[in-house]
Amino acid sequence: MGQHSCCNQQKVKRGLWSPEEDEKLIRFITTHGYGCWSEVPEKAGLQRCGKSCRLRWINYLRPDIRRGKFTPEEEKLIINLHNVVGNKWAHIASHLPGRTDNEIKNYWNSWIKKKINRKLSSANMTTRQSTTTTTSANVDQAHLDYGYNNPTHLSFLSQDMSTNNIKQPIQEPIFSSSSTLFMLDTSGSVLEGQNGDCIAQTEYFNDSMWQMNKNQIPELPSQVLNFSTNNGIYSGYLPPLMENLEGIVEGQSCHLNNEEGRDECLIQKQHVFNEWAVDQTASQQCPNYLFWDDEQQQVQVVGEEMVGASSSNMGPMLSSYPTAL
DNA sequence: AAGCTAGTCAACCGCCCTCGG
DNA sequence: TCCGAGGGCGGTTGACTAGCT
Repeated sequence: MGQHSCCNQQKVKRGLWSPEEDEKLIRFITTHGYGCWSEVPEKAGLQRCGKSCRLRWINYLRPDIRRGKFTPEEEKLIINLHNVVGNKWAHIASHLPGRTDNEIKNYWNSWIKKKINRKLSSANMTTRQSTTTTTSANVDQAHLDYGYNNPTHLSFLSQDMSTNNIKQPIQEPIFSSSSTLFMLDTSGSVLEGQNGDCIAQTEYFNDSMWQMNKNQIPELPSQVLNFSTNNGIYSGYLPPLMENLEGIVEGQSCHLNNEEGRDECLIQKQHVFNEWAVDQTASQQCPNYLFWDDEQQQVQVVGEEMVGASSSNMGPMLSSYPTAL
């Protein structure tokens, strides 16, 4: 096993930190700060490498650290964010004040194991009758399912969490349109699919835009559209007619207007984080999707003309968005 | 009480990126 | 442009612990 360049100059201590070491590090950081981590061990009188000091400080000693069990809200948020960004623990941690990427990663890995084991158990139960043994396919299926075994049932977002590889959808998308794919963070009530599953939360629907889905959505009461899901994320296909829409982002909302300037669609960004997330790779299969152009400060549709512009403070587009089309 | 197992979590490893010389 | 140092971060390991037999 190799060592870090910063850790091979002299003998460095490894393993658990003693209270004395913690005290030394705390005393040094609080009085001097940590301009250069590689200098911290020597100046603080520690026989550790700079990286080890940094890790100890960030993951354990810094004063704003928040310890203890994750609250249901935090758990929900982690699941939501993981659905969007995958194993970007630092990114996820940045949305949970006081939590570290390491803590979240550990939590998630425990959570995954539980979920996969549960799924495997049920998969084995069903395959036992068909004489199928526990195979990697079962594991894959468990992987596919576990992250989305939540009320939203957005199963067309299924993915292999360990690799972020795009997987084939395990059921048809709820909307048959092949037009714009988008994803954003919102929250709200419930949209039910044909089988009664909670697919997404919907508060407002534009009648014309969602006409084709009326058989799936019994009531389309209003003029604006507000997607959301129980887990705070909606992802799906926008209905057609996008080419004549313009978007205006106002704070937490994106208004998509038709040619007459009438609201066709209101997409609300209600909480959790500031990104719109769209899979860039999806453009090959779905050449017409919505994304936030950070440089242009505009809502863009790839493969079509620009849909809208805004001066909002929406965050950067995510280039990695785990989904399947 | 002892041994085993699964879960948790702190810490390390190694890769990658950025930046400055 | 190249190279090395430093730092960030995801993956992995292994010590510890609680619960079960």
